[in-house]
Amino acid sequence: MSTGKILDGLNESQMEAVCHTGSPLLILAGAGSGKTRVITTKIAWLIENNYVRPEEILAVTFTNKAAREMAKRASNLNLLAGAATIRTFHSFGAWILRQYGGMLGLSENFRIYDTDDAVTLLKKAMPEINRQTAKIYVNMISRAKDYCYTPKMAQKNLFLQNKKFDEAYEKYDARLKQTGNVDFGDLIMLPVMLLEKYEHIRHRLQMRYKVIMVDEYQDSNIAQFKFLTGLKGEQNYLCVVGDDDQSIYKFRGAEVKNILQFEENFENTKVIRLEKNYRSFSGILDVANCIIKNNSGRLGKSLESVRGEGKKPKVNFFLNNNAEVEYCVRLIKDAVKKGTAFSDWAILYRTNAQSLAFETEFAKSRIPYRLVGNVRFYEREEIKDALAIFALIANDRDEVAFSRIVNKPSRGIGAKTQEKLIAFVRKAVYEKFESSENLKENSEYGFISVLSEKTEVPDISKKARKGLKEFISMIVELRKKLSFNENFEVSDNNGLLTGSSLGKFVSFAISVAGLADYYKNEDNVSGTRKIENLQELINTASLYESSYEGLREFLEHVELDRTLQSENDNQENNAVTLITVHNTKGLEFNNVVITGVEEGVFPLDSSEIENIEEERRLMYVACTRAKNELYITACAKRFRYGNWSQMIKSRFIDEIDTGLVEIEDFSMQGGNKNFAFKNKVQQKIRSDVSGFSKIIDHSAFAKSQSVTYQNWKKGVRVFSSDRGFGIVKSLEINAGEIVMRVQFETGEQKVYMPEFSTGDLEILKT
DNA sequence: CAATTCGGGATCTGC
DNA sequence: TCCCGAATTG
Repeated sequence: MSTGKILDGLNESQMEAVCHTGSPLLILAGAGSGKTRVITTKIAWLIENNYVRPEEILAVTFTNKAAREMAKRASNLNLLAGAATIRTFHSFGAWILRQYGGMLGLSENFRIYDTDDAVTLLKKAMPEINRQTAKIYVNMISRAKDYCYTPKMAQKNLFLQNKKFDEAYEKYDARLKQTGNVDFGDLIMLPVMLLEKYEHIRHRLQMRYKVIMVDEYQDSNIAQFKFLTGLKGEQNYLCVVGDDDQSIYKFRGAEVKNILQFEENFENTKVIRLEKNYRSFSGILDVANCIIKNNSGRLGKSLESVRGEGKKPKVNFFLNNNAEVEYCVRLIKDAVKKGTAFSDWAILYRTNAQSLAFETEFAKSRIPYRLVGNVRFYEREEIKDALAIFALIANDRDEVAFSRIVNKPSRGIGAKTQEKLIAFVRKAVYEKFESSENLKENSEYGFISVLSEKTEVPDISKKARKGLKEFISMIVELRKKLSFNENFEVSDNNGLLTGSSLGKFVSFAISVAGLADYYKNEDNVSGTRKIENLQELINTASLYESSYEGLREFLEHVELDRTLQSENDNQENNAVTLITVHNTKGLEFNNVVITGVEEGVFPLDSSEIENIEEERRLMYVACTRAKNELYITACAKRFRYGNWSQMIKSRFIDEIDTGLVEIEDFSMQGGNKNFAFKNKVQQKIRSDVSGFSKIIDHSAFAKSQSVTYQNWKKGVRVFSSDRGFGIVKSLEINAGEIVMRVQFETGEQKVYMPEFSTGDLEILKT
């Protein structure tokens, strides 16, 4: 393969970006400007020109999908690219911790706790708080880790007013350490600490990765920035690619300032802009630009389509969300009749909850669909139960896994007994942990080993003792079987659960642990389909080698990449894509329908200017996914929370210049007139608050306080000509502004800023 | 300790 | 509406 060939067809700035070396490089790449092509070509080009060896290249992305895609495309350009490290930030962090984590007391088989596990752990560390509070704290903890704040530092920085939080963070982290596991935040923060603390680790990694490339840089957080500065030595070449208009992960700590200030952070930065859009017809880009220009603080760029005008995007209004779904069915069926493929179509929505209506209706209408990033799968009870068995097999100190599975199915070990056992084991581990020189040695020392060795187990009932004994020997047995890689014949699961390789072991374990029978029964009684889901898990496990190493890989896969593997295998299938807008990052489709473009859905949260701007960027991302046709839909009524809510079209629709889109209003039927223009209140609020930009106020992290403002306070009854009767649910100071939430009889909840406007709200006499 | 009932809150977005 | 946690009962 000649150099000329891989560079063929690149435009001038793309070429410049590919062939640049030396000083740090910032590529500002607009949507659809061929950024993945630039990165992959750059990888191939660097290899071909012997700038570095393939294994000296590190490319980090934000999603597994992007990493897979990048690896595939780079290898297509140059086979040697297969030796480059192309991973997500988190999986790269995990890789480092697998090697050096022992120095921080991690088990070498550490597991990555998800939010749910973290909440469970925090609740155990602080029994006095309820689950909801624990969730809030866990969220704050992960935010703190996004900034690399340890418990001690957090007290001095972000969260200083909240003593209870400081306590929570400290207790949580201590307890997490004792399990030998990590959470998502640790995957970045702990490597940063290793790099800062240990010269030899830093040196080794800097020598290894001569070239560091980062995709979607606009969504990096402070911890990731520190990670990069730790990896980048004097001699390393750093190249980041991003688009400030596509920053959509503020809620998990992304800092746009990373990209805005890149030039200041890295001396002699070269900036290259990619402003030619190869993806979309200009009619689509015009709509996107119209919306995004309402944001402030942009680096600014002019995206130019090379594809001509194309068909005018369409905006459709419907009576309700059923009509919206039906419209999509019709639209796609008609198009397919005319010769487009199902796979040309993507249905986008703001929240996962919206997918269900499409799933059912598509199934009914025989439209094949593919649900992308259905995170929920790995959050299902039966899946988490099964995984807990394997987590405990891999890491004996996994407290969360132990308590999850020890009494399921019931072994007579209830909450009280569990508490005693956990306290007992933790004490034993802690004592050994303290007295031992070698931390690593202790990673195998936990629940199963302590409870099988020690005889002075606390006073628990006979029944519990018996159940515990069975449980322990079951885990011990499973471990033995796995290490000898026995041929597992599942005796009594009626042949329902089958797999190969590690899948065999997984199905065996699920049966032996009693989960198969337990859930088979539940399926029969309640008509759930949990056995099916377990089978799906086994299918995924079947792709891994039947060994400890295979098990570890399997667990890491499900922890870091929550898309089902079997789903990926079907990617070539001719099916409509159902996907959240967040998940479309980096993807493109021929035809896109953005659904639910209504206030309260998209934008979902309009209580702060900052949130609106983030939502607007999200809308921009959504629009720019479309290559050929773009549809935007909104409904006058939407069924949610078990109620019909009255909706108002999104402000983003109003921001589109008339003339750029074709509007059809199907919401007029049934006397529901002018839904499209029914947003007086909204417009008023908007015009009143526009122009107020907000200073970032970190105290907003702390729980906002209840307040009153003039006659407005919690519990006041109101009437609005638009939405009828309502009640003020709360009044609080949110980042310096008074925010009032009103619940209307329509089921809709609205946010007002009473300092500026309360629309036509009337206060009713009691 | 397990099974049942009851009431209130929930769903953002995701590594 | 549905699901979960708390409370109540056996």
